[in-house]
Amino acid sequence: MTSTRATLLQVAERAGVSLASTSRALHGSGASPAMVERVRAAAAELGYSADAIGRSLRLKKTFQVAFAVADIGNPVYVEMMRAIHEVLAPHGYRVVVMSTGDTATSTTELVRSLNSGFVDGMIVSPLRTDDRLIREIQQAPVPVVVIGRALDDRGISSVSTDSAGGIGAAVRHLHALGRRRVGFLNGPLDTTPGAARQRGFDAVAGEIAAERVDQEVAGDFTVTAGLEAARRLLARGGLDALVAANDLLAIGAIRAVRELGRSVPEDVAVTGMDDTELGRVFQPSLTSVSLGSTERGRAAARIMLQLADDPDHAAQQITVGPELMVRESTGGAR
Amino acid sequence: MTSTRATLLQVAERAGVSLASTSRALHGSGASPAMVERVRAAAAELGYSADAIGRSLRLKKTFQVAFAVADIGNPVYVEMMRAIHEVLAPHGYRVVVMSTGDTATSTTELVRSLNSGFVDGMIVSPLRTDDRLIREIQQAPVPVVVIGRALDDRGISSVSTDSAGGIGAAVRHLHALGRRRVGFLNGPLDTTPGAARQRGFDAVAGEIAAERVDQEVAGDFTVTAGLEAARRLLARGGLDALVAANDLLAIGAIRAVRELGRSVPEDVAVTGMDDTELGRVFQPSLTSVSLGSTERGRAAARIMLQLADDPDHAAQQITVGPELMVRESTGGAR
DNA sequence: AATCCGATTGGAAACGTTTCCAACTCCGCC
DNA sequence: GGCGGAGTTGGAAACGTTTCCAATCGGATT
Repeated sequence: MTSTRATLLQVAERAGVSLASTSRALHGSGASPAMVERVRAAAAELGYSADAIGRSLRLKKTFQVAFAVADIGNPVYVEMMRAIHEVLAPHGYRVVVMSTGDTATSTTELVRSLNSGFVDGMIVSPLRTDDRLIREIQQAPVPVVVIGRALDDRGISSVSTDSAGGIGAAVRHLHALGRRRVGFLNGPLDTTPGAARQRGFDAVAGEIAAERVDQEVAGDFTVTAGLEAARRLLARGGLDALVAANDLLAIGAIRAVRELGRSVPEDVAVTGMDDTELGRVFQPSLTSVSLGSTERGRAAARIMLQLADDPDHAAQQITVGPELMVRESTGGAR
Repeated sequence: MTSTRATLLQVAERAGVSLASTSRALHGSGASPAMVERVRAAAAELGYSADAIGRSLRLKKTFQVAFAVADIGNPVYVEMMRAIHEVLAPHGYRVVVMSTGDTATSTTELVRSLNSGFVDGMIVSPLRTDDRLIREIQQAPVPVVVIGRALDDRGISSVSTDSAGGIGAAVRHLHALGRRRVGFLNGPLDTTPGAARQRGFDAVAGEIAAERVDQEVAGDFTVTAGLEAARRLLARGGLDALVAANDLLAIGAIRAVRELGRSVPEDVAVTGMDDTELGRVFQPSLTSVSLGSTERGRAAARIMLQLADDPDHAAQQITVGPELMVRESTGGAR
């Protein structure tokens, strides 16, 4: 705790050679085998390891990437973070976690902080977006990859998914099972995911032959909010299927169904979205639309690696298709 | 993306004053109001913001803290990370997430990497510990706070919990409910948590009046491993209570009970440990021993703040008491 | 035997910041 | 009117690294 770390200069002195040669021997190229041996020995004796800050200053590279989301505790983001870490760590990059807050303004603030140059890039999943945020991302001094909305037209790299289409897939699945009275349980409409899922539901609602369509908006994307909103929805009666905008809302919905003494999936089939571990182990296991969190995280990290290598590399947009995972909550696979 | 960031020297030139004065005007003290005004204006015009690397090099401070665990996806660690982030961020510290791997050796490696000075400290929760790791922690060039095992005697700061006592509390709770045939479902015994929980169970098993005591060890701390181990345990018959070493194992156990056509909690009461969100929303909601993940994360972060301020501050050990959260899976609060 | 070329080495600058120290100005006081 | 001191300012060094450039040293070729 107290001993001061050895510096490259000390290694050089110990080895009796110049600073330049020492650096070359340890990291660079163009040093003779004898020199390498000699310097290595000196470095080992002193327990030397290169200072990350000094190196960063000289190289203009931090070997750090920020991952910024509204809530680090959200299972979806956790999955992404794990995937991002798995891709970046082998390449020598560290991952810095940050919180965007839940407004577009606070997210903009965070993107602006990139100006202080503490990372080589940022992967961000904004909960809410506005023009100022878009502009800030475009002007950022380091590459930014957005997970969420596709921003093709603006020269911004993004990894998006078709959550609207995912809702469509869920509704069609229920329809195929013979469910004709379907309720939609969404989260806040002014969020990027909430808006997209609403579009998806509105589109598919017109396209299927349903006897009844209803919907309710939860205060946020949590189990508790889902429970409350589902109670309101079910109180209006007559539904045999519930489509929830994410797994947490779906679990709240299942609870609400059971409160009424009815069962899932027999009386009411329920679908979630995000395909979380939570939904997989829940009983009944949750039919859920996977938006490929892990895959999206990996894709974002790979784009980041390219951009970090070559900052002038063209922006890329990747779309990960949604995939319906059928499980017990709609009477599917046991 | 392309414009190069303004440097302090450029601000100085623009303002027509020296570098020293510019620095003082922006961050330090001892500058006249007129000077501050002038420099501020120039900085604003250039959109200047201080370079984190240059500043770090000079100040010998990175304003970063590492959080290292075996699996960032584990809900317990996620909770800790969130708590740590919440405490540190307001103080201007960034959180770098790292993976210890699951051996003592790989953890030692990670602690050793602190020598490159990329963080001001590390909060680590080792899955497995050995003497070399302990020594490495003691010799680390920056403060290290261990979450997990208490290491009072060695001058290492730690935040621990009495998970052994927590298992005891769970067993006594079941005993008080009249359950006399109790099975213990543990994770790998060579891990720090596995070993502690085993000690706890062995201690309490002798102390209660039980008709039958049995146990099984799962391959790891997951739902799947829990399911398999619980099947083996239940196959030997005759149990009316299962104590699991964490919530994931407990959920696997509930599944195993139901496979046999028996119900929780009527036929078999089940307890978990860690008090995760997962257990709270599961049905039946899980009686679980809270080890205060959030509280431990917060405590570790607070210790880190003190140590970062004053590296010679004495090591601290904090213990967070376990707390039994009674819910449906033992027939408790509905 | 003189020259050239490649391989290796060392000196020095540069990255962007903070802060020590000396110098300067201006004021009040003796 | 000179002197001391408080209040500001600028010059320069320092943090630890990498790399450009010039210099040196062999050995091989003419």
